[in-house]
Amino acid sequence: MTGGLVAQSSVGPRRLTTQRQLVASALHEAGRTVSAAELFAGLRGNNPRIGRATVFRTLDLLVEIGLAQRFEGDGHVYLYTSCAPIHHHHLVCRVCGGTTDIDDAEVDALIRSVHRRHDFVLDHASLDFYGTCSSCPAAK
Amino acid sequence: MTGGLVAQSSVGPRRLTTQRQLVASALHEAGRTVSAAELFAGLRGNNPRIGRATVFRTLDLLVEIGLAQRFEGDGHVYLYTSCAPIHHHHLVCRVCGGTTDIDDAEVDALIRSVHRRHDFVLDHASLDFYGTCSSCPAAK
DNA sequence: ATCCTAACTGATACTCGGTATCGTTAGCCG
DNA sequence: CGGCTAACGATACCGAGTATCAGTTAGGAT
Ligand SMILES: [Mn+2]
Ligand SMILES: [Mn+2]
Ligand SMILES: [Zn+2]
Ligand SMILES: [Zn+2]
Repeated sequence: MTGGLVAQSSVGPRRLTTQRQLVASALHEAGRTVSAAELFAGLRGNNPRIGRATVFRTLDLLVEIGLAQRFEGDGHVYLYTSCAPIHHHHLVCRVCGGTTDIDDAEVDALIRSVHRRHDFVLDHASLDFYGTCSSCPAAK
Repeated sequence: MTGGLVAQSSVGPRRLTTQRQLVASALHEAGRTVSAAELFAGLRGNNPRIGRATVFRTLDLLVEIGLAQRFEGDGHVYLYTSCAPIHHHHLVCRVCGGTTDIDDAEVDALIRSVHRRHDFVLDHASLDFYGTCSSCPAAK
């Protein structure tokens, strides 16, 4: 699951370090959206020899290569979720942090409709939706 | 356009101060999404007697009562736009900051579809879309 | 018009998520 | 191995947003 870290990109070789494996697997095992601070705290508990900056850098890298996705959390914090590197959209629960993949077809229909009416190029990466999942009490 | 500041809420009376009028009208005249820092700088240029915190507080207030809407900017900064206090969604151009209102009908269709399939309550306030408008060069 | 009081303001200090720096470590290739 | 250099971690730093609090002012009451 972390094999995707070995990059085939043109910006230089990527190294599969133990820290990157730790961050990637911690994110994957979280099973929900988590902040960099959360991940850092959890990793420090097990292995005190990991740096804060490394967690931030690795999360950026994972997003860049498509193995994670970034969301905006409520307290103006970035949240991350482990993700397959194929393009799709999410429902993000604001209560429990859980994410659910959306069928691209219904979203793409909206994108095409909007594009037809407004001549506006949607940035697909940002088309994720926030709310409350069925197993969480309806907030508000 | 600033009359809405006089509140009828249960959290105490709201006062229509000169600072609030300044912020509200500056935001309205911007005609696009702007950050709190931008507004503050512009207001300071004309009237040095306005505080940074007041700009932030007033923007929060405007969002709270529905006269402005908050977005997430690229540099992890909040952007604001003056807005009619009726529920609707936006296209936000990441290049020029311009916003366009979307017909609610097409968005609501998606919301209903998602809710039918996933039993997920969408937070309507967050359903805004980012991209590049037709009068801006296609980024990337 | 004047008073009164609570809402509001602005200077300042602070919090904290994220980033830049830089000397050190370690992945990877030959 | 040995060497190159990506990547690491400690630390300092930045900047958006918030808390504090003494002083100010809007606006209702008299
Ligand atoms: Mn996913
Ligand atoms: Mn609008
Ligand atoms: Zn949930
Ligand atoms: Zn534009």
